[in-house]
Amino acid sequence: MAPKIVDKEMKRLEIAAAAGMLFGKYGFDKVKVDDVAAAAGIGKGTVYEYFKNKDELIHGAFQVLMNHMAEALQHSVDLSLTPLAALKKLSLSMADAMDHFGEQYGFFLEYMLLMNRGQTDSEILQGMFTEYRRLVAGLIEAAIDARQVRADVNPAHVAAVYLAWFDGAIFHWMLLPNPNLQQMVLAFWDAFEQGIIQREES
Amino acid sequence: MAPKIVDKEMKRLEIAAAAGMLFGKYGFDKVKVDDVAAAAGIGKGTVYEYFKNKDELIHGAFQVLMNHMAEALQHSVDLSLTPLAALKKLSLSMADAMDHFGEQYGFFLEYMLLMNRGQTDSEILQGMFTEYRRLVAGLIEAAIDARQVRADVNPAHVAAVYLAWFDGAIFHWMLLPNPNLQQMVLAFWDAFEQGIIQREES
Amino acid sequence: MAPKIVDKEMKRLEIAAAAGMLFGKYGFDKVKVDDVAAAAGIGKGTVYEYFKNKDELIHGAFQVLMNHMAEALQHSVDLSLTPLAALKKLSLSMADAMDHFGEQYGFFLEYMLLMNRGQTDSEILQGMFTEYRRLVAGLIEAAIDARQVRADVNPAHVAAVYLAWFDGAIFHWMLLPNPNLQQMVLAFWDAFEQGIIQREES
Amino acid sequence: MAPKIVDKEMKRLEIAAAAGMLFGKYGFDKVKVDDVAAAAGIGKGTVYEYFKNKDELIHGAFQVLMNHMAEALQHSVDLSLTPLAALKKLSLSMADAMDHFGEQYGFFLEYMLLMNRGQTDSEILQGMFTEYRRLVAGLIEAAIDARQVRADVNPAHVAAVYLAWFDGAIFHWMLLPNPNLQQMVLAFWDAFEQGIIQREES
DNA sequence: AATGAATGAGAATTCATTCAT
DNA sequence: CATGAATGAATTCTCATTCAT
Repeated sequence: MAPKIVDKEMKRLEIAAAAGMLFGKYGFDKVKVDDVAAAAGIGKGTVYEYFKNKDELIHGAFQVLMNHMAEALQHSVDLSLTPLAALKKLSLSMADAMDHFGEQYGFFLEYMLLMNRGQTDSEILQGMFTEYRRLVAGLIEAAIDARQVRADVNPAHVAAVYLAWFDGAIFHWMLLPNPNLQQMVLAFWDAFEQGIIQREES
Repeated sequence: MAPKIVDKEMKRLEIAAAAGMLFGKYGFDKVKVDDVAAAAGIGKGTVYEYFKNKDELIHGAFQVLMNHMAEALQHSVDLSLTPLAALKKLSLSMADAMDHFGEQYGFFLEYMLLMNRGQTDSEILQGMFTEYRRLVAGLIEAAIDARQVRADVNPAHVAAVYLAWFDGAIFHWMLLPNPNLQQMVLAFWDAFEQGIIQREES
Repeated sequence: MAPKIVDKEMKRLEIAAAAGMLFGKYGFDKVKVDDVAAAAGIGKGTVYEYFKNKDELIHGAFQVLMNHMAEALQHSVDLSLTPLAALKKLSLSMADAMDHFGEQYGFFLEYMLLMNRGQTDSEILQGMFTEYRRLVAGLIEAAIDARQVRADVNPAHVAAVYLAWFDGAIFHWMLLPNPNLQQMVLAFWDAFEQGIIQREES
Repeated sequence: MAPKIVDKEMKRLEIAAAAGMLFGKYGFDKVKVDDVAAAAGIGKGTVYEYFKNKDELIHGAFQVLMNHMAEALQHSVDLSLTPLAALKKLSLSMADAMDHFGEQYGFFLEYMLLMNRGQTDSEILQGMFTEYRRLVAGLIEAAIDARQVRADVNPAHVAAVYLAWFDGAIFHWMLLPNPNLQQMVLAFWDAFEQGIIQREES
C-alpha cells in the first residue's frame, strides 16, 4: 500500500545539514536552492517537498546547527568540580566547540543578523543565549556561595560578559587566526579569574 | 585641488554614507542600488558615476564607516594618564563608540563575513584590527613596565582578548539589550582588572 | 461485463465528476491534479491510472458534464404539444437546466475557449450544438407547417438565434444576477414569440 | 536633464495592446510574459517597468480592449432616428463591432470567467454591462412612449434579453461560423421586432 | 555630468508526470 | 492496483548594469 518508505524526518535533517554547510561557507544569498539540492544529492523540487521555501530551509538548517551545538555542550558542566573549576572547564569545552563548529560560525552570525534586522523571529537564539546566561550565572552564584568568587560581582552581568567574550573571540579569530583559540581562551581565563593587575607582593 | 574634485569626493562620501546606513539596517542583498540612489537624493545612474559597481559601493561605504570609527577613537588614548587608567578610559570610549555606531554594526559584521568567506579582500579590516591590537598591547606593556600589570601576562594575547570582548559584547547586546552596554563594560573592566576570584582577606 | 470493468468505469466517472466540479469553480489551470485526487479521495498517482494526463482528464470531465446535460434535456421536447408550445416548454426546461448547471457553466465556457483556440478538438461540442440546432429547426419547421409560425422565417437561422440566446443569457446572468434566469427566459420568449412592436389596434 | 524622453502612457498602451492580442488568441496562461515582450518588441524586464505583474498586465490589456469597444460603439445610437430604428441600427453596429473584435472575444470571455470566479474585481465589466443595459432600456422606454413598442414589455428585462443575445451569438459563432454574424443579427432582429408567430391574415 | 528607461541573466517556486514499492 | 516521493522543465519576477539623451 504505502509506496517508497522514506524516513521523512531523517531526510529533512540531511537536507538541512547539507544546506547548513553551504550557508556557512557561502552565505544565504550566494547559496542557491539548486546548490543545496545538489549537495544533498536530490532534485531541486525535492527540497521543496521538505521545506516550504528557502526561508524555511534557513530556519531548519539553523535548528539543526543549534541542536548539534547544544548536544556538544550538553555535558560540559561537570558537577563534581567546584563551581569555579566547572566554569574553567566549560571555557575549555567552549574552545573545543568553537574549533569544531568554526566553519559554521558564519552561518550562526548571518542568522543572527537576520534576526537583528527583524527579518526573522529571534526567539530561538534569544532563548538559547538566555539559557546559557542562566547556566553561567548559576555557576557564579554557587562560586560566590563557596567563597571562590567575590561577593560584590553581579552574577548576571558577569555571565553576560563571560559569554559575550567567546563570541567576540571566535569572531576575531576568523579574521586573525593568531593567537589561536586555545591561546585566546587561556589568556582570557587567566585575566578573567585573576585580573590583570599587579598586586602588592608581601 | 580644484573645487570640482572636492565636490566629486564629497558626493562620493555622501553616497557611501547613505549606502552604509541602508546596508547596516537591511543588509547588502536587501538594499538595491535604487534605494541607495533614492537615499542619496540622486538618480540611479549617478551612483555608477561614483562607484564602478555594487561591490565597490560596499567597500566604499565600509571605508567611510571605518574612517568615522577611527576618528571617534582617535583621541581616546590619553597619554597623561597611567597606562592602566588609559586602558580603562579606552574601554569607556569604546562603549561610547559602540553606542554611537550600534546601528551600523550589522554592516560591520556582514562585511566581515564577506571577508571571512574570501568574497572580498580582508586587508583593510585585518589592518585595523592589527593596529588596535598593537595599540592595546603597547599600553599593556607600558603598564607592565609601570608595575601596574602582572609581568607574566602576554601583552599580545591579552590585547587580543581585550578587543575581542568588545565585539562579542556588542554582538550579544544586539540580540539581548539587557544588560546595557555601559553595564557590560563596567562588569567587564572590573573582572578584567581585578579578576573575579575571592582573595584571602588578611 | 466483468464487475472489475464496471468498477473501473465507475471510478473513472467519479474522478471526472470531482474534476469537473473543481474545474468549474476554479478553472483548468488553477486546479492541480493533486486537488482532483484529494477531491476524489484517492492518491495522486491513481488519477493517472484512469486518465493518461491532465488534458484527458479535462476532456473526460467535459464528457461527463455533457452527458448529464443531455440527460437533463432528454425528455424536454414534448411531442404531445403543438410545435410552438413544445418550443416554449423547451425554453423553460433550459432555464431549469441552466439553474441546475450554473455552477458548471464556467467549465463549459472555458472548454469552449480551448476549442475555439484550436487547443483541443471541437467535434464533441460542435456536434452537440448542431444536434440541438436541428432539433429546434425541426420544431420551427413543424410550427410553420402548422401555420403557428410565419412562413418567411428561416428555420435554421432562427434555431441558431434561439439557442445562442440561452448561452448569452447565462453568461450575463453570471455577471449580473438580476434579472434572474426565470425572468429573462419569460421576457425572451415573449419578445421572441410576439415581437416587441406595437401593432395597430383595430 | 531628463534622459530618453518616452511617452510612458503611449508605451503602456502599446504593450497592453500586444498582450491583448496574444491573450485573445492563446489564453492568459498560455501566454508568457516573454511572449508579450517579444510581441511588443521590447525586453522582458521592460514589461515589468510598465506593469507590476502579469495580473496587472491582464487588467491593463482588458481596459484597453474595453476602451476600444466603447469607442467603436460610441456613436452608434443615432438620435435623429425613431427609437426603434435607432435600436435596429445599434444591432447592426454591434454586428460590425463583433466582426471587428471577434478575434479578441476570447479575451473578453476569459476575463469574465476570472471575475466570475472571484479571482479579480468585476466592477469594470459589470459597470459596462449596466451602462449598456441602461442605454437600451432608455431606447425601449422611448419607443414605448412613441407607441412603437408594446406598453406591456418590461424595458429593463427586454434590454437584458437584447444584450445577452449578442454575447450568445458571438459565442456560438466562434464555434459554428455558420450562419454568419450578419445573418444571425438579421434573423434576431426580425424575430425580436416582429415575433415569430403567424398572425391572422385578414 | 546626470539620469532613468531598457535589459536579460539569474533565482525561487510550481506542478504535471513518472515510477519504485 | 494504488500510492506519493521524486523530479526538472517551465514560468514569474528581480535587479545590477548599461547607455542614449
